[in-house]
Amino acid sequence: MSIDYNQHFTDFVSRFLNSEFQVTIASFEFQQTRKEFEGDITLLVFPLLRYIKTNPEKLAETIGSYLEKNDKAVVGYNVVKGFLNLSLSDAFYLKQFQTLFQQEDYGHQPQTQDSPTLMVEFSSPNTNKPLHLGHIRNNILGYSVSKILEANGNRVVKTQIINDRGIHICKSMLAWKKFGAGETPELTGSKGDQLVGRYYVIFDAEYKKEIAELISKGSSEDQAKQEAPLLLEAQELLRLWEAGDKEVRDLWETMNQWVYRGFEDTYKNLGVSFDSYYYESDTYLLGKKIIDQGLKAGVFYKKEDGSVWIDLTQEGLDEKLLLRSDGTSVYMTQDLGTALCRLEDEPGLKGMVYTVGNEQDYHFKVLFLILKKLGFDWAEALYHLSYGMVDLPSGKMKSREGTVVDADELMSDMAAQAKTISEAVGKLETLSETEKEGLNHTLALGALKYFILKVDPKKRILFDPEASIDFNGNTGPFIQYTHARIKTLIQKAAMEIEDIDLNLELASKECELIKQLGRYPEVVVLAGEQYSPALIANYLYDLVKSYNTFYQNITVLGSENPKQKNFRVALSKKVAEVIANASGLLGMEVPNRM
RNA sequence: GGCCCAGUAGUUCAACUGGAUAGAAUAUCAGAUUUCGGCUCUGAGGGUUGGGGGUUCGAAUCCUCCCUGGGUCACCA
Repeated sequence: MSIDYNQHFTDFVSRFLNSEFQVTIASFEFQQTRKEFEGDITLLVFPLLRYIKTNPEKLAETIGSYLEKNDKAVVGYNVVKGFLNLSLSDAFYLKQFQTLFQQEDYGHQPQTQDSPTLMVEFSSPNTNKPLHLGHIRNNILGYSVSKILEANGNRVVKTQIINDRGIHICKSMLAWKKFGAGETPELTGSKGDQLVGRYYVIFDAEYKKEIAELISKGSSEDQAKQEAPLLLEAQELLRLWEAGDKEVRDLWETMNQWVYRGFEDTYKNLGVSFDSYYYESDTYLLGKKIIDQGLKAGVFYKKEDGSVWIDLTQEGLDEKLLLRSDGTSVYMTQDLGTALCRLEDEPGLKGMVYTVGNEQDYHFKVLFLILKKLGFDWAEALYHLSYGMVDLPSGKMKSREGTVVDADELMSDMAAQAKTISEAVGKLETLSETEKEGLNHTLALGALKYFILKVDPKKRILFDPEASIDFNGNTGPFIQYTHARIKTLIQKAAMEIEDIDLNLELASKECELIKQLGRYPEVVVLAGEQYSPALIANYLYDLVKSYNTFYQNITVLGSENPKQKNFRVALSKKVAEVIANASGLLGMEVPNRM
């Protein structure tokens, strides 16, 4: 439970308006009173004027005086234009804090028998190249949203669909066969995904050479691109793969396994995990059943050449192909099939979140629309978690030209930077080498994750690896640092948490503190000392807000230097808990010391 | 060209989805403080919210027309 002033006052005000004006209004707009005004929370009166014909000040006055007289929680009020500012009693806040303090695992709704199952798809890589910065954004977003959904009492299945088939992997395979001299991850000591990725680059380089040669012999550019022997060979490999040729399938299987092992290392490093995997080699033929279904229902139609389409022009979209004239399926068909397949695998499935870049906005619009038209009720609960590209100052990332920021490389660079910084601070002499290394990794990832999560997913990020990531200000390490500080503070206070008696009589100063709960209705962080840890409250609060769709029920409170020692420890303890909690939802670890 | 997304202090981002004088961090500047964890604290300057018009008690937010950047319009995935 958060500080639920909303519920309390909604009941009160709604009952009053009902008896006074005979109107039924179920929800009101409350917000924290701005600092420059007297009061704790503010009721917006303007929206009520639609139901009650009067002037706003008069109505505010009426409600205010009623509340002051009849609600013990309200000790005073004032009216500014259509804003009714209410001052709340110390007792109200104290009671709220006591509930809050006693609650373990604050901000989490427990899972129950009836918890809906949701699937969150993220990462979804190709198997011909290692993960890059774009995947990092994808993974961090997807994982965090999974955690948040879980915290809201859902059962969440984290999944991905791996694009393990197609011309791209055939190119890597071909290059490995032709130019590889039998290299394996074991022999070279490199990660499998990196190794396979290198061959993809080699293919491209050799392919370009062939194109240049053909052009010099008089071919047109288009012609050269289509007729280069390497490409023809790769296409032949794909045909053999589809025909189930044993040798090709074996090589494909082997190289994909290399890649998967490499990916797992990267995921582990990033701190993400999955509950299930879907492979395109299994699903690319799915979706044909749905075609029949759609044809029968009259949602799809067949053209003379045998291709199947859906007409979405009524909805302002285009006509969309679903089945080629040769009867093979396209991307959309696969996605339809995969969606149904997942429904079979998770019978209680109530919805899905697809974490996919915004270049596919249109695709998902169409996909969801088709599923709705086919009459699936769960299609209402599909969500495309769309995110913008991650750009470099030098321009776009292009994997074939090697202008990508490799995920593994980035993480180790960041850890190296964390090392430089923490060594400069020089507070870690007592830690062992492995502890230090772990800490640097935690800091590096905290910086990276927070840096990416703090910007609106829709917006594109300009990532400057030169300037890299700041460890000061509104950053992950700053939050981690605050957590560590509070932890040592509690230690120094040398008081057993169990001894804290919250029924103590609080001085007015302490009550004043708890009042700040009203400022941050959904997140409570408290911290003592003369620094300004209330900032952290704001940071987390704002961040969590931006993921509002998925998030409820975390609360932060800021404070300054309370006098009563055990109260301070209680506050501090709760702060640390909440920071750890909220950070966890962002997939960010918080160390106990640093 | 049609459709979609973005444009907010020098910079990186907010703004509770239509609410009060658009806020934080960082950078800059001024003062104070200085073994107790980023040195800390206090303060200042910094904005025509890309531009114009509209809607209403009230607009960064909604509608409209422009401008800029990006994406997307494949029998690719």
